[in-house]
Amino acid sequence: MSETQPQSQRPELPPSWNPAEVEGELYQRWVDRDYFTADPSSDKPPFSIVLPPPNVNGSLHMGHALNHSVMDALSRRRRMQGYEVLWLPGMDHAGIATQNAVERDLAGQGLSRHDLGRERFVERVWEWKAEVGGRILDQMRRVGDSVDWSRERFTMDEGLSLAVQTMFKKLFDDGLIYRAERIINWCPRCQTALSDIEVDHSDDEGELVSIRYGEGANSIVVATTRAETMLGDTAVAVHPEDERYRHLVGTEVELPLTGRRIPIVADDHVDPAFGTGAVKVTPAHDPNDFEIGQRHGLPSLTVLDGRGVLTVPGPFEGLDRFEARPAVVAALREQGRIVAEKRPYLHSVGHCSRCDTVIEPRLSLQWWVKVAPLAKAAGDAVRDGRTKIHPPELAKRFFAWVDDMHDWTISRQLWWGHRIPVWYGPDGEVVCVGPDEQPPTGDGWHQDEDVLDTWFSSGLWPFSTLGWPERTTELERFYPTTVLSTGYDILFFWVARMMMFGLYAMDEVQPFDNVYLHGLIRDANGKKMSKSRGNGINPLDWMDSYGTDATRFTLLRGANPGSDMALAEEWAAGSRNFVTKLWNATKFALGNGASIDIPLPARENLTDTDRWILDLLDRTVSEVDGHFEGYQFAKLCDALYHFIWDEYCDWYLELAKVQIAEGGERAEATRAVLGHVLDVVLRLLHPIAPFVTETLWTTLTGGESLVVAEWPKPSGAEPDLVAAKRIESLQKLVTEIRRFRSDQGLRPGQKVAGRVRGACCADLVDHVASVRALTRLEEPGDDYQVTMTLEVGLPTGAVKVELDTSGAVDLVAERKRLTKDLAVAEKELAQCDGKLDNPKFTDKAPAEVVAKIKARREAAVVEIERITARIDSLPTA
RNA sequence: GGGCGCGUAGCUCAGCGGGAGAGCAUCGGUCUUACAAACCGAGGGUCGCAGGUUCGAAACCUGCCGCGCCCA
Repeated sequence: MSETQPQSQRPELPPSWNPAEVEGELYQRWVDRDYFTADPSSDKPPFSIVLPPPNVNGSLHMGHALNHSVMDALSRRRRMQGYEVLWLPGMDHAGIATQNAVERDLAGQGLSRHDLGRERFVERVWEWKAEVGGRILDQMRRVGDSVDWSRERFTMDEGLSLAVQTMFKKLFDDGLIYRAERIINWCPRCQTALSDIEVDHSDDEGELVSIRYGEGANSIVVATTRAETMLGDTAVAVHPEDERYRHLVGTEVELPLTGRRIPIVADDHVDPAFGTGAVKVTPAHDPNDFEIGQRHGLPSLTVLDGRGVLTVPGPFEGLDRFEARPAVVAALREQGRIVAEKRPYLHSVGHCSRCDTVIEPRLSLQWWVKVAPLAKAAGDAVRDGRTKIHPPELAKRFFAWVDDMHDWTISRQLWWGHRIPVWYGPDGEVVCVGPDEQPPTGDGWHQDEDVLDTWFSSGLWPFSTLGWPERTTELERFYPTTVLSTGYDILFFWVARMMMFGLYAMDEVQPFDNVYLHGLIRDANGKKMSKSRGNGINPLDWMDSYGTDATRFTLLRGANPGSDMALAEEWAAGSRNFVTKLWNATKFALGNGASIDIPLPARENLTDTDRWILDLLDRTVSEVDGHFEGYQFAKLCDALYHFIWDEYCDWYLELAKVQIAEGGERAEATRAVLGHVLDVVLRLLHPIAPFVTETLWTTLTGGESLVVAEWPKPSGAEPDLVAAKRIESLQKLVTEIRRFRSDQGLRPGQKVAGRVRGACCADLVDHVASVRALTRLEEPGDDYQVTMTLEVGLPTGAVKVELDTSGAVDLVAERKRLTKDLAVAEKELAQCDGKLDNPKFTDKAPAEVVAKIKARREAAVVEIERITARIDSLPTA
């Protein structure tokens, strides 16, 4: 397997960690060695991960950086565990966004796509893609993504396009694709239909105008936020139970400004409490009105064109909808028909998710996917556990969406995308052409002008990228994929569509076994990062300033499943500090001869300290594994951070100095432990922070690469609880002495003569040297004079520490310190007594809880006695 | 309007029936030979409010207040 260089030939560690200088080189080395290339013929268990394909024109934002950190961490761990990992990279063609970008480009030269014509325009988009598209792929390299570049795909590739056509034909033949004239979301700027989820709703300030239709007793007042559409009204609707209007139902009123007479109809869906309880009905320009129109056989009158310009002959013809609105209101006001006006009036308005233009509901003929059966299958796959959603709470959201999903408009009035494979004949024939069929030719035959929604093709991604519709070995081996990771806001975009299509195309086999949903990235104030707010942080800036490892660690450390995370620069700086800490610790260990070449001595030949850190390491390995399995990235990072910084660096390294100073076998054993712990911990951290761990680990071990190193397992040793207790005592004793020193104003580095008494009674004989070293106690000389004695209660017993503080002791500080300790102990005693004096507690609480409280009480009593005695013995100032 | 989620230290969040925690920030002290991007020490919370269940509630139930998200 991997070759290991002898210690003498291993590279020296550079004096400091400069991520920017080495990350690119390290990454390229991994790629060159084909570590990330999947081998479908291997006999390893498969692990495959779906990259939600980013837009060809997109660039990396924090959400991507988080998601890619997640996917990479998962992939790297599995690779180390011996799985055959396939993480396949690629992009989608982003129909609307890309066409917009190229059209903007053309506009700069005074051209429109129509000047070029369809064919030339599409060529131009391909050129654009080659020149400026795909920036995000380079950025993925910066993140360190361990993707298989040899399998990169693009939704407009030949193979994936074939998959699209195959899927369309299959759905069409099964009656799941149909063509219908309905109200759709139309973007007057992008000039295309949009599906419901491509529309964002916001509460905007508008106006609510009440208009009187008709005259005298027969008149009726309607309230509207869209006065300009009244020109297309074909009815007024009221609720059937509404007493106010019952007499008018069935009559007609004259529609102002037009002279047309329109009926008053009764419809259940009218809300009698809204406005006047009467609504104007414009079937061609409002989805609800369209439905009312359908129910009552009303005509649909289109009065706005695709640009949102009024087309009704007369004074308003040619006015844009937003100019027409005040103009129509003014004309109505002149006739005395405006009964009330409310401005500003806050109401929900749909905007194009691509360009933010206000959506125009528009009656038009489009292709649709009948989603009910597909959506039901998607819901069932989650319901019966074939696909698990992490965290499970979010499954509710998925069901809510999938169980009440409207049909999906899939045609887009664009040129960039997969053209709808339907041909229309001279006599009204409609022929859907499959991938192996020839389209009909001859006079009068022509192909549908529209293309498919980009999500139609990205919905196929989990299997089209593996070669579907062919049954390739890749497909056999890597489908269903193991996990899809994405933000919960994208649940309905990728997840729902991939689920529907995957189950349908792959004989009811789900596209992924797991869906991990992370939270949204917010700024330090909890506001969502967005371009319009200008509060976005560019992950590449962080990678430049703090390194990729620190950036990844920051993101993953904040990733609690399903909940959002707030980010600020300090977070990244903190992670950078952590990486630096690890660097320095390794440097120290190596400088002291830490090595993996020294065999780890048998446990009985190790010290308490060694066994303690090895046991903690075992626990950390188990914790990290558990958290990986549960997608608990924040906890995983915390476990590693805590172990490395608080246990290994703050305690073990300091204690190791003492052991190394002993020399001989003790020093040699310590070097083995130092090296072993580092080796394991670097492996554990590698999926999170691949670059720095690779650098440190190859230096430490001379191994080929951590990418292909083995994932650690717990040693299986029984934890030494006695050693753990002694170390706990040691730590407490050290802290107490330091606290005293600090309270007495002694400098941390200042040596103080002193002795530890009673170590044997506290079972700490072997640890006195360490305590002395960590608290800077020096051997008493001839002039030794005990000026202060500390009594410290420890888990293993009590010890006395004598100190020569060479001078007056600050008695006020010492009294304060003891008084504080006394208060803590007294509070503890009171708490315990409170419980134990309650017979209900002693009767009903479990015996072990009662025993525990009793033990705590005893400890508190002893503590109080000791402290009280100390206070009493202090000379009064 | 319907649904979901969240209110715990100054900030960001863990904890989700038996001793209030972490990171960052704050305060005091230190260049103690891996690390001042560090070390040592310290302070800081009626766990949103009000009831209830329980021997025991930050946690479970109900109501209220505040915030956020999704859908209409």
